[in-house]
Amino acid sequence: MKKATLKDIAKAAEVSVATVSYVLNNVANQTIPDDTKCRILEAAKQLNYVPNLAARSLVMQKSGLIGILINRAELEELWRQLRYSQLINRLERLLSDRGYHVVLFSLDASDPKLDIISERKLDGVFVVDVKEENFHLISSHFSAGVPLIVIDSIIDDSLFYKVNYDYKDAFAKAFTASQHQPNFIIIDSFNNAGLVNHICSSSGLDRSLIHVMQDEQTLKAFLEQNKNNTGIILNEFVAISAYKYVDPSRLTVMCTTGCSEIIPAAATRISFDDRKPEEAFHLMMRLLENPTARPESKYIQVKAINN
Amino acid sequence: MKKATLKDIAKAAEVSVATVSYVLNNVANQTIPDDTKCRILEAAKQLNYVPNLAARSLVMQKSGLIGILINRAELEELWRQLRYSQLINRLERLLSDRGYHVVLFSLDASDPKLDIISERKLDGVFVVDVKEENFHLISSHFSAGVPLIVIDSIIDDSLFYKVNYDYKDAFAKAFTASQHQPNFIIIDSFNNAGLVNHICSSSGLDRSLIHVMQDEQTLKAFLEQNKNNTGIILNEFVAISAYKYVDPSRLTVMCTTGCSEIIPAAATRISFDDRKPEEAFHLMMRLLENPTARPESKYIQVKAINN
DNA sequence: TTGAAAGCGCTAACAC
DNA sequence: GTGTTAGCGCTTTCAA
Repeated sequence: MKKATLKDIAKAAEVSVATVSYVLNNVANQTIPDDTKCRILEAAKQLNYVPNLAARSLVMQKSGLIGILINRAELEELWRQLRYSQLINRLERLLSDRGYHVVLFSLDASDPKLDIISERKLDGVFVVDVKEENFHLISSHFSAGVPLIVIDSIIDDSLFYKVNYDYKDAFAKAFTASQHQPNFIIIDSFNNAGLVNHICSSSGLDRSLIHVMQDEQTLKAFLEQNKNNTGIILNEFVAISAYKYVDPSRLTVMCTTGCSEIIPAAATRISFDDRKPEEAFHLMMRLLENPTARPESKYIQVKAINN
Repeated sequence: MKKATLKDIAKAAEVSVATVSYVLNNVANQTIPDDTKCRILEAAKQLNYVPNLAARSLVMQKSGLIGILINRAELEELWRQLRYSQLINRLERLLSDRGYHVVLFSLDASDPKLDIISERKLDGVFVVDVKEENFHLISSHFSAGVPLIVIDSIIDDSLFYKVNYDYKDAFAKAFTASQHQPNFIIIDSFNNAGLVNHICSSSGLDRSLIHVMQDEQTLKAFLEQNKNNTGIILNEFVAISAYKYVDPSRLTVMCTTGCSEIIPAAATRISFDDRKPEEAFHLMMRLLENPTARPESKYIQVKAINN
């Protein structure tokens, strides 16, 4: 049995396709008597009607599809995998509640298949933690007017809206939570170098007191240099690595991956509820519903909520 | 500037839309002289042509879209999050290399928005670890003929193709790798009860010697009951929890989440390379390319590769 | 209050 | 070899 179309319903309800379309879409300023309305709804149910979104997209010139562009890497750190999957999960939920469908695609710098943005007429795209040098790849595949929102990246390109933590605020909270004044910091190695710099400067500490996580060897060396100090460490998994070389009591962990349970009880911790997905989503909805009124700033700073 | 269409190219190259379509799609059995071919390709490049896949879908009656249906849960165990994200990553890569686009959507049993399958005319759908009672939700939204492949689930419904580990084989390997003959097993709590049963029976052990991970309390109790025994534990994260109550040397860990580095050095481990995504993908391609020749069995057992 | 019809961009059968 | 044309299923203007 073939899929029912508007035409089938029209025939069954003995009206025209136009009327069916009006009823099924609840078109305003079309007054349809309850009688016909019912007949149509009835027929639609009977025939198990499901709209064909490709056809709709074609005429509406918008797809109802939102893209999530993720980095593609063969081997990713655990924290990165977790962050991404949490982000994707939350965005997917928010978007689908609003009737959008989510297309997932990945950025492979060596073979960027970004045509999807224009081929599928994506209504908007979320991008996560992108290297500076890859931004032009994206922007070149971008049809003017499509909202592009970057999460976890700093980039000086006005095409992109940027959603990041308010790191100043987060550090202030972490410093307050710490027993002793922290005198070093260990942070995640984001792909986006601008973000790493931004985090560093937000901390207020000298760059020499900041370690960007690369591998266990260099982490170990850094910790040994700072044997007698206390510090702040961003992200649970980096903390786990650090605990091999340092006493938990000497570190305050900023839990940003939502799994503070994996770190030892002895460690001071401050858990953050990541509102970036929600903020990014709201921004997207604003841009989608009101394409003309662009927000003042291209940057959004999300306060990490201590919980 | 508006998006170029076939018509624009036709005008520019002074041919008809049909010819343009033939050239751009490399249609076989249409012999186009290199001359015109070049003119068309040239014009296409010039105008920055990108095909409109909605239009194509409409006429081809297939979307080029593959769905990945994931479970939606507010709070998910780490191992589950990681598994899903690894699976999604690998599927996405394989699919996009074949020119398919990936639509991500989630199953919320209380509000299943599965119309997407027929609305978007998905060419195929992957589903992961689904509760038995939710299968009918899915199958009812499924237009006959669309390949449905379930990973990590056992379900007695011939609509679905099933891809799972060959647990018998995996256990055999783990038993061999263990120092002492293991006399208990601790396994993940999959959503799909059928799978849990299948794993249990594949182990060859009595059900009383098998613990299905729920929470740390019951895990602890189980471990205390088996104080003097050695056992096998599925999945790194469950192992981490177990190590709070048991000596690492007494457990053999089957590393199925690809992060054996997080478990203590003292533990015996056997790492598995999960080929389920690849196998599921190949099955999907087979079904897509040859919709008539259905494989003999609805079940595929993937051997875990010890690495 | 309803319907006819144009057209979104593309493919493919068929005519020339 | 190349063009004409009929749709794919839907929205929406405009006329009745």
